[in-house]
Amino acid sequence: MSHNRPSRADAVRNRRRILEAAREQMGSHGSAAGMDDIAQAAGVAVGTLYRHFPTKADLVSAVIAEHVGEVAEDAEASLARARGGAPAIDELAGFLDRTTEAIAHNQAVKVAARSLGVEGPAEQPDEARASAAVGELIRRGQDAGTIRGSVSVADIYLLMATAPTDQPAAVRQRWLQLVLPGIRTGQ
Amino acid sequence: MSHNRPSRADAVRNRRRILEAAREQMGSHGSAAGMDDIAQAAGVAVGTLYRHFPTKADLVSAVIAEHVGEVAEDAEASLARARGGAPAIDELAGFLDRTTEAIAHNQAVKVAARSLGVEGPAEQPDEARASAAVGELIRRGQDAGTIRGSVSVADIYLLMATAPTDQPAAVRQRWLQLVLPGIRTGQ
Amino acid sequence: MSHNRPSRADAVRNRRRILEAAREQMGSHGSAAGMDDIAQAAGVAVGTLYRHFPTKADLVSAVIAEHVGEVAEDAEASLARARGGAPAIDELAGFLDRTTEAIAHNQAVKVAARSLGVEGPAEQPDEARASAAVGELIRRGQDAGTIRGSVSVADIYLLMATAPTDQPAAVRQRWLQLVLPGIRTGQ
Amino acid sequence: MSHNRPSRADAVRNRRRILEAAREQMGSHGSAAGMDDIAQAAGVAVGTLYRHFPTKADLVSAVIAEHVGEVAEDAEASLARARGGAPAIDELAGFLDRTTEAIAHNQAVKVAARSLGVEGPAEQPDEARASAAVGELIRRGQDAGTIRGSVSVADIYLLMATAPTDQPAAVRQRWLQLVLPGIRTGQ
DNA sequence: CATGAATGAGCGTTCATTCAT
DNA sequence: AATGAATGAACGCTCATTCAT
Repeated sequence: MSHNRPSRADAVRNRRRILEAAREQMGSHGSAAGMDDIAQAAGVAVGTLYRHFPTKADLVSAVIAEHVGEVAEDAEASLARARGGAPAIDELAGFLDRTTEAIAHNQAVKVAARSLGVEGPAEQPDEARASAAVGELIRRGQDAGTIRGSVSVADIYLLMATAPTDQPAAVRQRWLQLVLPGIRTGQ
Repeated sequence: MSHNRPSRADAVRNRRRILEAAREQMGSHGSAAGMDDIAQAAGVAVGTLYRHFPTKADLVSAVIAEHVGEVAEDAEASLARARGGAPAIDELAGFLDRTTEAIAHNQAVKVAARSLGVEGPAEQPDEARASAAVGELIRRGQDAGTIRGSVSVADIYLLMATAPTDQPAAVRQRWLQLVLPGIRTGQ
Repeated sequence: MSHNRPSRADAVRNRRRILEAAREQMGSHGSAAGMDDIAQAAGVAVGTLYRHFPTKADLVSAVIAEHVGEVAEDAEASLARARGGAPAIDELAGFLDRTTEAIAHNQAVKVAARSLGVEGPAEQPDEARASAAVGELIRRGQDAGTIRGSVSVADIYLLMATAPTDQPAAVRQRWLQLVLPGIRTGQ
Repeated sequence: MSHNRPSRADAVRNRRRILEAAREQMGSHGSAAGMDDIAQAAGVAVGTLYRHFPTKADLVSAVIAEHVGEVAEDAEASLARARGGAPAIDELAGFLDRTTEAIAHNQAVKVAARSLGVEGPAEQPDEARASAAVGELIRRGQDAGTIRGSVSVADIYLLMATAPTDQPAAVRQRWLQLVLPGIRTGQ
């Protein structure tokens, strides 16, 4: 009796394949991606998709949740570097830059980013992780005098949600330059 | 023959009614507004709608164009005040504020705002007007030393396109505060 | 300007074809008949079907309404004969017999028959006609002493709704014999 | 090997639980009850359900069979009372009344009642029991002169199958009054 | 023998677009 | 030029049944 249940391995793999396919399809068509198309891309029948995600909304939520997880990881890595001595403002800017770029390459992440900070208090563990990391990053920058005292976690989420992710890279970079002065102190 | 064939005037009036209806419907439902619904709201048949706008995309473009006209007017009014002595940076900020609020109350304007500066050089006269006015506003602020030298018309369009217009008023205001330091000089 | 609108003739014919097809399909499969199948049987696309009947329930209602119309006509013809001197009880029995047979050959009529007397007061004109005719038939029989005083229109509807219409003809006839003593006087 | 292979007893118990769940589910939702729902209510997996009943039709039949058993018991109890001196016609009417009421409270019984007398000769032992009891009840009433000579067991089944069981209690009672004269003698 | 994941045809419905009148 | 009926692909979702474990 070393494992929970028999035959669950396949189901788990299918779930993964569905999520992967959903990420891919939603990456290109946003949440307009069709359930049948996602199922086909995943190599399963629609019924299987619906067994794993009873509703399209559920599938979208799951895809979002995954991306939020990745955002959280990036935030934590940034924080780790800041703790290690890197300037917090640089880490925060880098985090914003990377997240923005990620969204630019995957429509689904955008929806994910837009969902941050919207729900009630920390409904998702991953969001809580991201918030904690970003929060400490901000505090560190404020302590070092490089981040404005008025800046909050919600502000960062707001910027992530409004990044011009469907514009060319040059535009995205310019946007970042335009927006950073609102975060950092000086000049 | 006694029966009236629709005059050019009728056609023109129909075009107007359709655009009005489209603005209204898209104002509330975004571009998800149905063609039939728009036609009905305009008091014409779908066929008539399609005669004036062969494709839904065409109708959306037309609605956008109209809003661009309004943006141009606001920009020109702001410029007029600046010419009259008002601080250019204040006028620019006010312009951004008002445009953002307008978008918040009308989904269609958002699409309009996002289309600015995207096309080839000045395809639309109204966009040219807006660009001219905003451009002079910026120059005046730069001359007065209140607007950063790096700021361009495209930057303003970029901010307009990325404003968090589906968020509550408080969030929209906070966003403006967050973004203004990237435009104005000092602190 | 001799007619209301142009091109309406085709639409009317389509409506008829759809109703006919619906009667046929529902005749064999009851209200489980699929919308696509009905459309195909009618020689139109689904969209056309939905233009005429926005909901499956609407189509079913329309089919029912038609059958109720036929029931009303039979009832009125029976009444006419009774007025002309035929024994009311015989006419009532014949009416029940014919209606029952009609149902036996068309599942849809059954649903129709079951809907009689269920709704609020005379929602449908045809039902009102049927009720009036059956009512007078009963009264005449009661006056002639051949129909029990306790019998009401609702009783007739109840019998129509409970006839064993999915049974062979012999069974249906036996059922009628079984049920008639509750209506007629004597023995 | 130490792990238990399911005994015959387990299989029997599963069959019972499935039937119980099916009765319950079909009682409320008729034969529209879903196989998955029934399985879940029974605490088994669908596969198990299908092992016991290879087809939904088989399960429905089994549920029906059970209810036939109950009908048989009621019929036999009625007969016992008639043998003990109670008027056969009253017992027959009571039997009809009770059966009808049972159907009204359980959709599944209806299908059961409708299946009576339809199959080949006495396919089910329970149906044979019911038929024997009802048959003797009728004969006793006929001997006593209270039940019409033409009445047969099939007639009783026919009435049971056609009772207005989805109507309010008052309607069901009226129907019984309407139908009894066809069974009993005298006015 | 039990499990429950997988299948896939089918359902009712929507909507941008076409075209006969 | 206007009408509005017709088209049909597409959508999200259900459910009886099969089959690998």
